[in-house]
Amino acid sequence: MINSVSVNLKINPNLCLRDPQKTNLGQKILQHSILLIHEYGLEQFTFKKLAKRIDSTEASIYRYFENKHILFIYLLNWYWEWVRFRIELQTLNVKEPIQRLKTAVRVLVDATQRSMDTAYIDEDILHKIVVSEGTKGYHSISVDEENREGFFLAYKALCKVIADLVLAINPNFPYPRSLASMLIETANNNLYFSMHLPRLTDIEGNDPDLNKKVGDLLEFIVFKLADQDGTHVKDA
Amino acid sequence: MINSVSVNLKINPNLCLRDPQKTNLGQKILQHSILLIHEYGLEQFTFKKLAKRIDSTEASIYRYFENKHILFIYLLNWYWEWVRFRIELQTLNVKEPIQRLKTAVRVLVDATQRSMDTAYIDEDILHKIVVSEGTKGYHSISVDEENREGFFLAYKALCKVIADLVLAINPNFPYPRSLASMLIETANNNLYFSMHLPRLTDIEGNDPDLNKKVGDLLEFIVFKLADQDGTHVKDA
DNA sequence: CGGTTTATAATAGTGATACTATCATAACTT
DNA sequence: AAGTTATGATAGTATCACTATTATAAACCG
Repeated sequence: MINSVSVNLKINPNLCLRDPQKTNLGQKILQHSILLIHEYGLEQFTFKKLAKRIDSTEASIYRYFENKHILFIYLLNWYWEWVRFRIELQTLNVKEPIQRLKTAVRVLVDATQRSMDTAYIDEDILHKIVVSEGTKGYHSISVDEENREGFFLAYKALCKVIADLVLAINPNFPYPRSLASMLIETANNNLYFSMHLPRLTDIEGNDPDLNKKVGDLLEFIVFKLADQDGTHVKDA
Repeated sequence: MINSVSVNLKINPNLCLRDPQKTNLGQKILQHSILLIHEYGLEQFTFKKLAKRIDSTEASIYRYFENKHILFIYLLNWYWEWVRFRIELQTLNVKEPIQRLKTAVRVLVDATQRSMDTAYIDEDILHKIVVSEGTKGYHSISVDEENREGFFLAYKALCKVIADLVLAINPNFPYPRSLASMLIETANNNLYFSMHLPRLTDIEGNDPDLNKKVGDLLEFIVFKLADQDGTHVKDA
């Protein structure tokens, strides 16, 4: 069994002025920006606070990232690439399309399975900030421009992987991409709602199996929608 | 046929320091905050710009709303109440549960049907800012506190209305609230994605029938998931 | 090894933002 | 007519988002 693989995720180089994965300061920026965004929320998180936390200066951080919005999109890309990597890793030896899709859906809600060797990224906390604030990355007045620069390629690639898994079990499914993005967003929303706005979901926030329950929900959705004849329900 | 009804929507009074619907300045704040958020985006929108636009002062606006985040939540509440009002109005004389749910789902994507007499609210633009930035209202570090103050009651009420319509066609459906919130979010996301991140949806952004197409998607989702025997597909 | 890029730190500064406070005046109330 | 309340005018503060400059330390190169 593979526990951990040392692979650096490729992030769109336009997202940073200098590659943060390659230097000590850069890694500290990534590591502590995740922790501080989790701690303060994206709005209250500032480069000044980050500089103070890592014993550096605002000016030094600005040499890596244009501003906090771009840094945040960088983190989102890291997350999307990481999810896609894990889906591909875990479906590698699975032949059965239904089982492949099930595996993918489980990866969407579970950030606990360590599969990478990046000591400076806490995937669990990163997952939490994606759940709580992820949508802010692509809901901005500058989406179109940022999209042109390829800032959301990783999201689209992840979406395509899931859409293709759906098409593998039902080539005639009319909405593969909408279903894929809906699964991703629904995973995050139900995790978030269960913790903060419980009347917007049927998942219980204090359930120790929270992630599994949201996974069950996603499985229910994807197979009820995409399955041609409903045989999936019977198999384990 | 009812074209327009004069009803003031009830918004949680904790959201404002002074009721903006009751005064001329308040109405101008509501009217032009919608236009300016649409124009600049929520991040770039400031009370200073708003004050300048309506020929008033920052201090005066602060007498109505604590800050722009609360003002934004006020607008979201207005939107949610307005959608719920329209669902209830339009399903009033519809008996058939399947038809009732279809009607509700159509309301979620269509802001063009004028049904209220509030000259100072441009529902169409309000709908656009909800689609582009709505999630920011409830994704913040202070959700829990704001939730305790009832800032999201209107969203929950809307969610309940839809969940109940789902239960009316299938009392055994296991995820009524998750489905309801998913429909609302999926409506907004697919409208947004089709315009800005087209690879995340199957809906074409330049389609003149964009809203109808997203409505079709929602109908497909809700009936495939909730319907017990699949009879819905045959009827018009 | 010495010299030269290159990265970081230290510091300062600018304009905008998000407020808060005070006072004057206009408008509505009784 | 007097008193209450809403608004306008103005000023001020702390923080934010960024830019610029110079000094120093580290890495890299012939």
